[in-house]
Amino acid sequence: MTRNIELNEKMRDERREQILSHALRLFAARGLAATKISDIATSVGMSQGLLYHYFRSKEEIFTEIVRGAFEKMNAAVRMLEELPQSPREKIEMAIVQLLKSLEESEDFACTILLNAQAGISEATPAEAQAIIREESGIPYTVIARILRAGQQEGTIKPFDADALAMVFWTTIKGLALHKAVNGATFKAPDARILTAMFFTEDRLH
Amino acid sequence: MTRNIELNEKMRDERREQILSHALRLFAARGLAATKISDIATSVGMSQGLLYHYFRSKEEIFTEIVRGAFEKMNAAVRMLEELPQSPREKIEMAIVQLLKSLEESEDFACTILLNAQAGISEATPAEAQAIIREESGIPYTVIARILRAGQQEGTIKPFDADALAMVFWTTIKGLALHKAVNGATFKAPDARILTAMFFTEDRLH
DNA sequence: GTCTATATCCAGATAGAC
DNA sequence: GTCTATCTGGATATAGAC
Repeated sequence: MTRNIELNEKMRDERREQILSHALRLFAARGLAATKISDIATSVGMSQGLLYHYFRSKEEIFTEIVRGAFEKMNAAVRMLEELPQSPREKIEMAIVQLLKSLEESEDFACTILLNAQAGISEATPAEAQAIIREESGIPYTVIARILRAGQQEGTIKPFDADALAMVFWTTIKGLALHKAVNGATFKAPDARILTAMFFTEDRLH
Repeated sequence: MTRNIELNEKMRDERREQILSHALRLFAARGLAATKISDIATSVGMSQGLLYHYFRSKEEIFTEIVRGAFEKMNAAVRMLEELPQSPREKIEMAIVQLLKSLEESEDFACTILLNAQAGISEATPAEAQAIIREESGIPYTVIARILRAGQQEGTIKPFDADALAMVFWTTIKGLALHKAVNGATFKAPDARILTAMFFTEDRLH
């Protein structure tokens, strides 16, 4: 009995994930307002009406995606901070990993893009705006903290750490944007181009 | 007689510019689809119907803005290339100037953002897409050309020039994005953080 | 759970008076 | 040139059959 309920819930969750995944691509490619609920349904391969068995509204879908994106991103940067490596190595790892994800994962670029759009647009649903207000600062403060530790060490340049952290993330977002425009052609730049902004010496190792 | 016609046309053009200016802010803040024609009319302070005496459709307004943005941007980079300065100085000037514009001019950030959005979104009007297809590569190729000249000189790092040019522009776009989100709080980073990606030596002068 | 059909609403665009 | 009133289409969301 309980088995069946659990199984049903699992299948329901999987279906929801499937919808969210398709919606992510569409929202990233066209924005919230320009994406029709029928587009999402068609993309998933279900009828328009059926979507409403899984989500109350288009806004709810959008908000769920934003929520999930911040959860993952914030978990990742927190894990980065906990690592045993030196601050400088952490920054290097982060840049290398972000560039790799950007190049390899379609979803990753879409996610960054969607969050950027959501942060900008006044048309973003109120609940998503609340999430953004609370969560979007975390990656910046974590990276700034790591950079400051690196400055203590002498391996990170002595510019304002908040400014460096801002440049760190805006550069990644800018690249995500570029990938969104140039699609398949996109090739991530050499990580050393970016690390030069932060490291006191040029070499990677 | 001719006087009056000219005067009328001038007034008409000014009114059009006024509409475009208000529309730019709204499009940048909410995207094309989420911006209502009535929003633009209200912002300008005219009736909805009257807008249609100046533009055929919302898409036409959007396309005009995109056209103007590329004209200005491409004229600017071409002028930059013509300057008598050394490649390295040109890059430095460009970065300093772009950061300054970003910080001081609301319109500049909006324009960059709008073009980025327009480039991404499949919902962008066909005519605007055509402009983007033809014009958007120019700033990249011009900067790449300057960077290559600098590499000959030995003042620019020997990474792939196209990759460097991509990073150049994506960084600027990323910052424009950040300004759009953080609005009034935005403070441009120290130019030397960015020049470090390109210059073989660290110092500015 | 899934579909088709439909009610409802809202935004873009037009018409016509002043 | 400018407004108000209106037509029209299309998208969200719901209802109801299977």
